[in-house]
Amino acid sequence: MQTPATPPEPPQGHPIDARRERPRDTREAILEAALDLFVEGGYHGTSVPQIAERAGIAAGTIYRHFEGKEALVNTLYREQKRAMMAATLGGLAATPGAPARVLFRRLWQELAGFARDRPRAFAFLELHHHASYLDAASQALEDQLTELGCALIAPLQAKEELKPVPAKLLVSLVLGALTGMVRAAREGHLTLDDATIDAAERCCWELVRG
Amino acid sequence: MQTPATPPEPPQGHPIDARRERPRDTREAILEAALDLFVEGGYHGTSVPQIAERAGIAAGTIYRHFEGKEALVNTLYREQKRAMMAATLGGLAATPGAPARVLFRRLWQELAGFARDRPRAFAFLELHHHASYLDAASQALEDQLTELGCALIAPLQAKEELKPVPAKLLVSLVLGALTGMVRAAREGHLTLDDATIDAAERCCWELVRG
Amino acid sequence: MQTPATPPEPPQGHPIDARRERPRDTREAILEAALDLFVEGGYHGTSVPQIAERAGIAAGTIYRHFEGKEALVNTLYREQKRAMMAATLGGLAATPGAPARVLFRRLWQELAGFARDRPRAFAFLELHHHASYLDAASQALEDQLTELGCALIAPLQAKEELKPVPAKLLVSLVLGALTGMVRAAREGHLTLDDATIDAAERCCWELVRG
Amino acid sequence: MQTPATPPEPPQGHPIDARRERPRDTREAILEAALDLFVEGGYHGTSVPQIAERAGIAAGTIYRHFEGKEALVNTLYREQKRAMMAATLGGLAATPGAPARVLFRRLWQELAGFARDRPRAFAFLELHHHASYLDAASQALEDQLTELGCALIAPLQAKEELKPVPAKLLVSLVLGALTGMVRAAREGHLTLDDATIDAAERCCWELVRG
DNA sequence: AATGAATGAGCCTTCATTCAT
DNA sequence: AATGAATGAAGGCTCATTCAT
Repeated sequence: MQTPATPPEPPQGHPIDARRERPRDTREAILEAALDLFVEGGYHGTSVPQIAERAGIAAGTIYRHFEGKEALVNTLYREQKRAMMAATLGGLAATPGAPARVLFRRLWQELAGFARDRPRAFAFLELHHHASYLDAASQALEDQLTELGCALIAPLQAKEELKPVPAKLLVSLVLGALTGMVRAAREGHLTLDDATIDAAERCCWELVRG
Repeated sequence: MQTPATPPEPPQGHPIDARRERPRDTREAILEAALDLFVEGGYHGTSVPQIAERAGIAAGTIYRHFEGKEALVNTLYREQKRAMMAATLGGLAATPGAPARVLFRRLWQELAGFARDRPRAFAFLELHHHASYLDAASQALEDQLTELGCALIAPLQAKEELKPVPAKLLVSLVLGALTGMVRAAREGHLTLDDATIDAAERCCWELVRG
Repeated sequence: MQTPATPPEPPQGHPIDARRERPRDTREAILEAALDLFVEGGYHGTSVPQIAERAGIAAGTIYRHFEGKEALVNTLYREQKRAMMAATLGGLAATPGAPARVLFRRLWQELAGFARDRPRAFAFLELHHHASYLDAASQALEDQLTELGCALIAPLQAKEELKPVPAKLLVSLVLGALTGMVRAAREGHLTLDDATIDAAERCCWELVRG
Repeated sequence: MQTPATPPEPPQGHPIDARRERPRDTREAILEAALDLFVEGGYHGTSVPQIAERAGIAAGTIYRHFEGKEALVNTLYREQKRAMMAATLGGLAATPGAPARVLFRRLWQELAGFARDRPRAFAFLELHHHASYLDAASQALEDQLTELGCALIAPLQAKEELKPVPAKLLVSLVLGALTGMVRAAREGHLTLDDATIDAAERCCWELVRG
């Protein structure tokens, strides 16, 4: 029933053509290693040499691909954030003008699917939310998901399909609930399977329904 | 309508007797400064000299009060976690055997009140959840809130006052929603006033009601 | 056969009269603790707080009795050096104009006795020989033993009772041999009993005899 | 008459091929500087930045070549100890089954020659004997010289070529005498020339001869 | 492009010393 | 005299970054 629109990590897809294979791989390996380590130890708790070691390259090499550590997190942040937004929007685009119930379900499924399939990406985005080392470009993406939610909600509230509370509050509650579920799964208290995701979705629908 | 059982930070309560005022104040100043800075920059992003400067003391002084930086975060974590638990339990103790609706409201109000009155404490606990530098004693406190929630839920589910989904899922969703609201307030998207807390509470009651 | 002119450590002898007991005891306790610790860890490897702790007093108290750490080592050095010189000279004074064989034996017994009875003092003096933190007054005492030896030797060489090699060489060899024996005992390779001291004395007599 | 089997310090021997010259030189420069400074100020009295400055490198660089300060002393200790043992054994290997007189002379000459040619190495080994920061591997080498001496002595005592006193005592006395001579030379009381070494050797032969 | 030795600023911590009590 | 909290200068070590190869 799930639509695993988001492929499991790492989606790097071995290039069939070996053209410029090394550079691409190196860059990817760095981002991959950084994702792991930033999730485990945070930005300040992860050193560039550590990233290099995990990526299987020399420390200096990182500076051929990124201007520095800060540029690296920002690149990672933007890539992952865009991936999450793409997954979400992909789900929505398929159903313009659908009723709230359907829209909500779709959104929930997409986001939960993303969290299940790319848990490190989800954790990374959550952990680095509003961090001081994110630059302007990254910050511009920060609340995009909330804003998307708000934009979707307004017309549905007008139609009384959703509760008449401030849109931002509704979105915060729902995204917060989703995050709570994912975190519980990450810590081993839940399994993020279809049954759980579905049950959670039904609960949260009650939260928002008009 | 709110019961601000939790006093605004810092609740240090000037000692009536000025005897040995310095040591207590110094320790408190360190914890205070550390709370601020750990919330702003995280554990690894905050240096001991920074904490000392903010506390208005010399760097070496911190080591007269704490064994090291790690002992400092752990002390802070435990103190704040206990304060939050105390606030929560205090609210519950007043109403043994109350119906789910009342219990839920109480719990929500207490937690939201704590988050509103001591935003840094709430943010600190959220940020340092399951961090690698927390020791065994701190980790023992980590999921106490979730466990408390689960313990409360089971009997109420049996009475069909709450939805028949796994207790841990229900708790994760609700605590997640609360956290989402608080975070949105922290980022300026909402104001954490009584009206907002109340509206959110009514929404989330729908989430859990049977 | 041994003349234990030097009492075993610590010779502090609980004073029967309690007159000014504390100050004297405190000073003595500091010197005692410092002797232990300097032998174990060296000057730079021993901290003032460590000394205070071992002496059972507060760190600040040390500065009421000594100007600083350096003054403390120097005081200790001079006291112990004088004690060793006193023991040595005491032995010699009893026999003016004795034959070389007797003189040598006396000297050896006294020094070995001192090393056996006050091993920490001997080790301390050996370890801190010509150290950079010893001041002029201490350095003035440094080679006093060697000089004493040289002064004794010259007339005996003239009488052909001792080997006609440079006095300083002879003294260095003998004192070095003694030190070698004591060190071996300290490390558990020997026992510094009368038999060993005696046997060593006879060997070293051959070294010096004319 | 002396066999300067041990080359004067530093024996690093400019590499004929300049390939990768830097790393080797850096490591050597660190060891060289550390040898100097440890002899002058002891282990705890010498700081890593001091070593770096004397070696003409940045402080951080030391950690690319050694795990830490302790690893550095241990490496130094082992290298120098092995060098001394090699010099000693080299002298002995040339004369299997020689009479005691010859063996003794050879041993003495080799050790005195080492002390004369590499005074800092000799002083370093003497100063760091049985220090608490030496690890198990270093400690295993500590008493090797004494043990070698004991092994040589036993058969010669059986043939009554040496005095019938405990082997360890005899060795301690002789090595101690040698050390005494070297120390006197270091302090300017003697010159460590062939005449002095020879005279001392003849004296000490009397000490050991049967 | 990649390497990895080198750098030097900065981090956590300890220490000798001072001083109000 | 004694205390012990406070200080701030180092100390050992790590890290982001550079650059010659």
